Amino acid sequence: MKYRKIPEETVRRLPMYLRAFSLLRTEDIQTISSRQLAERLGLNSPQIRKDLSYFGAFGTRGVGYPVESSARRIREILKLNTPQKAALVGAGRLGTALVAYPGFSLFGLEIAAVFDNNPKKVGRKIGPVKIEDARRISTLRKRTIRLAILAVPADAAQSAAKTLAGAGVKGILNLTPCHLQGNRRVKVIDVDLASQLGILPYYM
Amino acid sequence: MKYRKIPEETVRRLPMYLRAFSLLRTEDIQTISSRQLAERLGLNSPQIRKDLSYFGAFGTRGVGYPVESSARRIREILKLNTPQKAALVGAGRLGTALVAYPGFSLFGLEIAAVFDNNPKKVGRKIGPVKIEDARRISTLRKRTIRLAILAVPADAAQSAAKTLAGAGVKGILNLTPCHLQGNRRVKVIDVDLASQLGILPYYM
DNA sequence: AAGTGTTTGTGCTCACATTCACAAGTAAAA
DNA sequence: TTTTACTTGTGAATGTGAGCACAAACACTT
Repeated sequence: MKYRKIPEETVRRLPMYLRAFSLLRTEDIQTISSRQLAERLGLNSPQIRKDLSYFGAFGTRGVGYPVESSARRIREILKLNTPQKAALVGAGRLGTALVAYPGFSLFGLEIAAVFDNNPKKVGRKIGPVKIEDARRISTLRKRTIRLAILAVPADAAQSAAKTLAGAGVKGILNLTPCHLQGNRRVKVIDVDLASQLGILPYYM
Repeated sequence: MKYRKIPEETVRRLPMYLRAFSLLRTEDIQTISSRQLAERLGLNSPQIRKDLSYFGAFGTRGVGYPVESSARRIREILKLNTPQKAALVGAGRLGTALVAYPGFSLFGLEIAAVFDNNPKKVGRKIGPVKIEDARRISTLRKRTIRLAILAVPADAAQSAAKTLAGAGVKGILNLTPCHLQGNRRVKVIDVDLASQLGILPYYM
């Protein structure tokens, strides 16, 4: 396929594919067809083929996709082949839960720093990670941490985001229900759990 | 506007609009233009106008959208005008955090039941809610609880989803990284936090 | 009454995403 | 070697959503 801009939706699905391939490897399956994969993931098989083809040929015709090397290639595409460290800002209930969340490790993601501006929390440990004062966010640049999870109260979101951007953070997973203004250099992904739940009654 | 099917993306944005209008009311602002609203939310103003127009005329030309009545109408559209009860399945760290999450109340959403299959957890309380045995999920029908948040380990997700569907649940917020098969009558919204974080390095 | 400022509601166009349909390629059997 | 049965990769078609531009409508001034 000649070069085309990669659709954002395709990128959003890549972690799904990576997880599936990783899981298949633990099941000792060497090869899988787009049809079988589609069934597992609840997608259409042409979509999977098209998504993967944006990054060049993954599979072999007549056979399917090689599980191990496909996983490796997606990891490279997503820059997850080397472990990525992330900072958590906001050591509330949700944030605390995320530090212990086991799902990140599959992607080589690790929460390596936690910040909060409550002096009572600073110094405590969540699992192996010590809570630091929020003023120390600026040290992220030196520590080569370029990702952050924002889990602070709504009224602190905008200023925390600005601080993160100033500290060289390149990507923020925003769990607050606020639109973070500014920072064109920072990729923000918004996840608003309350809104998501709020959509459901519409479909009843 | 003559009748057209309402885009799914529009429905997904409605909770955002509802939150914005609710917030504006606390700021004693009676009226807001699509342009101002767009700026707050980080959207384009025609998009807001089009979204709202799918449900009939909301605003007045030359003036803008009336904050209070718009909030009320969106609440009706989303069926959030009467309080909605939701069940949480899985009283792990993430689930526990959600019970106390203050963001739901703005939408009239309340976690009114918590289930877990760990006998050590059953009977304990999370805030005001007592953890029940997962076998009691079937009582949800009688209790008129039609929404659920699924926050169980991946290997328990599929069977829990089936149980929920059997208990008359109509909507599931799926926090597990699994595709839930079957149940065409149940609307499922998937939120995979690890995947979302995993996308970010791609954009660095 | 007429004019000026705004702002909504919407047809239209364009961009993006999904799905189809099939040629090209592979493997294994005949 | 030929045939058969699969499966990928992809141009083209279809479907869906976003954004523009402007008429219609309102408020306020002159």
